[in-house]
Amino acid sequence: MNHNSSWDDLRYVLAVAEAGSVNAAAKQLGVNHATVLRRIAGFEDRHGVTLFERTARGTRVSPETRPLLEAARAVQSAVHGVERVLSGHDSALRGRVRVTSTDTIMQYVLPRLIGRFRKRAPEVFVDLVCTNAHLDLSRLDAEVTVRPALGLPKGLRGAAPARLGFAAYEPVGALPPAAGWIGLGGTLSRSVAGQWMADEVPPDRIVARSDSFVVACEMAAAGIGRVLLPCVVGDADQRLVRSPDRGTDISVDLWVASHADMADVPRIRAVREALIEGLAADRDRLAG
Amino acid sequence: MNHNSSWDDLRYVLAVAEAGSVNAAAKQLGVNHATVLRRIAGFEDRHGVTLFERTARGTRVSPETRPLLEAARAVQSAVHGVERVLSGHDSALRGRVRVTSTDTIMQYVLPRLIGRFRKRAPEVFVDLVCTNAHLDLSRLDAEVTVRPALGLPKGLRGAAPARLGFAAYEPVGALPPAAGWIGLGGTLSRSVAGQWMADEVPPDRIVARSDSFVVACEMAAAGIGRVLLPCVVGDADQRLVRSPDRGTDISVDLWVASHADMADVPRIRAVREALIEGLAADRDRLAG
DNA sequence: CAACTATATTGCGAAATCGCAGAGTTTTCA
DNA sequence: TGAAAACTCTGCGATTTCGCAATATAGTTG
Repeated sequence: MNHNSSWDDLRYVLAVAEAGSVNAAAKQLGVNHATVLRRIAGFEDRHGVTLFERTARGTRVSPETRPLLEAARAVQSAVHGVERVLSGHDSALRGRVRVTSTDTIMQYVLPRLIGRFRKRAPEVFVDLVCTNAHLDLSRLDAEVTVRPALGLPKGLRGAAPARLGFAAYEPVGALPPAAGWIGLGGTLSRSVAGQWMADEVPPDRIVARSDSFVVACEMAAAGIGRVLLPCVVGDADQRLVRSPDRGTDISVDLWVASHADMADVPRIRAVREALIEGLAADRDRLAG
Repeated sequence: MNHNSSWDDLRYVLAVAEAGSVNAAAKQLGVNHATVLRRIAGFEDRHGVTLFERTARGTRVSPETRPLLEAARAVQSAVHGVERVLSGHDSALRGRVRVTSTDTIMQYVLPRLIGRFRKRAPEVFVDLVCTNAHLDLSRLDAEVTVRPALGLPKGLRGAAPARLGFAAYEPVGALPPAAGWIGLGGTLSRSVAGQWMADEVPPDRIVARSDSFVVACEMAAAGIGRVLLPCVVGDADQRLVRSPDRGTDISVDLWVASHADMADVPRIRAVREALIEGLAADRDRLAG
């Protein structure tokens, strides 16, 4: 099973590959060369592979071993990271992490989560990048993205710890019976909420439009009309109530993701996990 | 020293941290709980740290241990990469790597190096992105960058395996004694070569201008005038010879770098190292 | 308060590992 | 061509480590 996985064997494999011979590797590792030989043989036996071509003038890596060596070097580099942490020169949770999200989430959800995270990792500088522009997750100009989406594109790693729920809202008090709707423009028109608007609300009922839920909320509060909002936005505004006759059950998965290549950089992983954990805790409020 | 560094100890540390107790970790690891206890104690002794707060209701990680755990998780993830390679499901040298460079280097230097690399790692798709726009290395829209620069900004990892040399060139045969120079425009005017032009060539001697060495080379070959070119460009063009009276010794370090966060992703590392190795082999040709 | 669960610690026999020395083989150099 | 220098491999004794079991302590829960 997994129990025979000995991380230490990788050290020996790497040493032999870099030193070019078992003897040199043994000297470099400070152990007897017989030990190196046995551990290499054990590793090869356990995994059923042949790593090296043993010649009398040294040990050469066979070509198909190269990917394994590269993966092992990644382990070595990560171990160096651990050693830096142990030596105190580096903290592994220090540096800048850019988080990108929509204006709505960034204004109503993230600040509290980031604040909570920074108490645990005060040396991580979180840089919020607000971009409503692209709805797809794949183009990243940040290390972590928080976005509503239908799925997780490959090449990214993350989770959808909550769903973002929507509801129709209108100003408190009497709204004229013939009051119209505030439409969703820009990239919001291609979102799930925009799709619902296109399906349910005739175009001639739309009396205004905004490409931002935050602005649309203000417009509704000013009495312009009804509006479809994320529940976190609408519920937080005392001037709005849910439209009684409009029971909607729209919701979208809210994804937290980062590049697969950088997903396990400690500080990036820490931010991502903290956001996932925080969103899961806010699950009910987000779903509405 | 480094000899007692046992990568396996990290497995035990991680298991205890995740399982929440020594017993659970021992069960998960398939070993006796005394072994876990001894290895944790040994790790703490060797490194002079206290990882866990031992309470009677479990083992809690002390707050200052969190960075170490995150670094250890990065090791775990890298080991998973090794296991994927061993299982044959993944090759660790597969995927896309974007390489960005200037038009000159991309045309005269990189193709051969990339071709040689792809024979060793045929599953790595190298995507060349030609951008003369930014001379500084720090803004990356690619995984690997190859650029002349004065130094390596922090946050990047790489090396300068060669220097890019420049020389003055003129068309073969008679050039009118009063022939002018082809100037360097655009971003090239702020490069080292552009600086030399500004210092050595009076503005009134400049009869034409280009923001690309490749185009400037063609202009010189067409008889328009002298031009300062990278030696790899000028020497490759049979229609040009070095200007005899213009002995220049301009050169700039040629850096190959990638984001520190992604520097040890196997396929990215492989591309970077291959380029560094290839440029070092071409050192003389590049220096001129 | 008692039962349960958790950790810390230690002694001892078994098992795995290591270091040492020596054998066998190929390359290199004089 | 022959000796020296590498290297890979393999027994054997010594050392280390591990598993097991037992003991003591403390917090949690019914």
